[in-house]
Amino acid sequence: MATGRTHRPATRSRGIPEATVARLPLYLRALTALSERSVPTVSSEELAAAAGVNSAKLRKDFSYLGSYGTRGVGYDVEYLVYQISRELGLTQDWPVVIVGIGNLGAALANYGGFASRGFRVAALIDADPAMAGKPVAGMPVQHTDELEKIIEENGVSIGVIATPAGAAQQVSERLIAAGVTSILNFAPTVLSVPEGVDVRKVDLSIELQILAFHEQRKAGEEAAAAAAAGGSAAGTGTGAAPAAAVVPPAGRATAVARKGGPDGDVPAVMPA
Amino acid sequence: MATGRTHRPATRSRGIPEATVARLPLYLRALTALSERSVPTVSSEELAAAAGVNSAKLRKDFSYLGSYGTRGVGYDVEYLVYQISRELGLTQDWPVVIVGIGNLGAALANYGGFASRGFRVAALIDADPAMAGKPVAGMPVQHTDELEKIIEENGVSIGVIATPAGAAQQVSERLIAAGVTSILNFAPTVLSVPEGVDVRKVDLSIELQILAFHEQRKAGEEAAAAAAAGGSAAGTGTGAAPAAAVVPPAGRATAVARKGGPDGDVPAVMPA
DNA sequence: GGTTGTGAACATATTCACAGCA
DNA sequence: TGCTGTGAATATGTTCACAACC
Repeated sequence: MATGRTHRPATRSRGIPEATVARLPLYLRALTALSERSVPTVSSEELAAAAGVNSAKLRKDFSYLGSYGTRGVGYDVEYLVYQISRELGLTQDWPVVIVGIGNLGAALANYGGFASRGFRVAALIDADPAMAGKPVAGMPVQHTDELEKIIEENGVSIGVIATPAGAAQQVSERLIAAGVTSILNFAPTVLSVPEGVDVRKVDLSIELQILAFHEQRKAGEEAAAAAAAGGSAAGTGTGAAPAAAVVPPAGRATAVARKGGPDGDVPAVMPA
Repeated sequence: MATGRTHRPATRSRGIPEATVARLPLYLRALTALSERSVPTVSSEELAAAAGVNSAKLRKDFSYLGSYGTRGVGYDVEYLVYQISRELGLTQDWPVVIVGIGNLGAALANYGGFASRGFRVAALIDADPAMAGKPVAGMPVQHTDELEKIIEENGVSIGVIATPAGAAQQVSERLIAAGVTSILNFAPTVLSVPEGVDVRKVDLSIELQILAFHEQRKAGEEAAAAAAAGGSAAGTGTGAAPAAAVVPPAGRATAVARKGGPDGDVPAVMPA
């Protein structure tokens, strides 16, 4: 999960745990699907399966919102949809701006999941004058010069940054100065923001690196298992990364010396 | 944090905590930047600031890898880069395939951060025959029919799914059947996969919903603060969501009844 | 003096297991 | 009987604070 929050450390207001908040959208999606199929009620077991969590966790999560279920029966789908939407603030209309209209920004602009959840794309903004006026997702791209005006006129409090890494900090400062207090950052940089501003980070490269870590483990475990099965059962208990010796068990990922050269880690997405 | 792991519950092999693994890429990025500026050593305090975490956490994280620092001095940048890369498995070459070449898939294909970290895009795959052969990021898109062949020939173990939600489960099954054991899923669906397969999920809409939750809190807190300052200081301790009464303090996010209509939550990204 | 590495204290999150209610 | 709601137990994660060392 490409995730990371800045600020908002100890002061959790009405005491809904952060981990629970992060799962509410998941439940909401599963419930919306049930609602479309006109399913009237659902048990914690069924809903948990649909959301990909276990049922005890789901019940605990819901218990923080209140007692919205019926013992022996389950939860009323429509009612829960409403309660979770309200808790998440999705009964309001949230105008957002997307800054940086490269491939990624365009993908975000076209993403249907935004509009359906109370988020309205108020403007697409890019620094490239050649982009200005071009329609993306049925909406003209506007130039960065207009940023402050757009934010103030639309009362935007949520900004999405999809610019290259080099531009992100400056963009965030302009967004914040104009009134934005929540930022979703796709640029691979740590943004430094004042107290009171929330930043969430989505980092594609980090997610892959975490997968690679587990892949490597799997390869090692396979090798260990093969070794334990094939040879004497010695040393199974050490838990240390098994030597890369033995035959490559499933042979994936060829070892290669890491080229230590420059890198920069900037997404080649687009100028913004 | 767009994050979510499936499988791999209790069995954490050599005992590097999951939370630590998730931060290693962050440290690595900060270290790479230092390395490019030819900075020889760095203290936990400095590195922590660059990575956006606190220094105690960073030291604890590093302590799981081993004792790579020097008391009174700090950490050798190059050495740490190597150690973390190795731990994450980035000294290997990981071929990946991207399935679903819409805006998002194209953005991923163009993303420079992949190549620079040992990830190599082995193929771009799309279900639309009209896409076949078209170059994206300097590489021809291949048709889904080729999926199994591509994966086997290249020894691909990591797949990226950037298709619409409806196609994702089926794509994941084909990937897994062909030998993929780690999936990065951008489609807004819960994938069900067999034991032993890792799935990480990046969900744009979920991240925004989490931000909206905190935004709503902020508005409430401002209202409460205003009320406490203006009127009598009654009821500050309740912590309950303050009534939406009083004047809108910073006035953002107009209240609007949620239209309960169908939704589907499918990204309009592209057919794949 | 300065900084790491880490046990101990604390905080958060998950899971268990069952009482309580429809 | 069946399922929720929740205390208690456990597991994981973070922070403190300081001894060990350069």
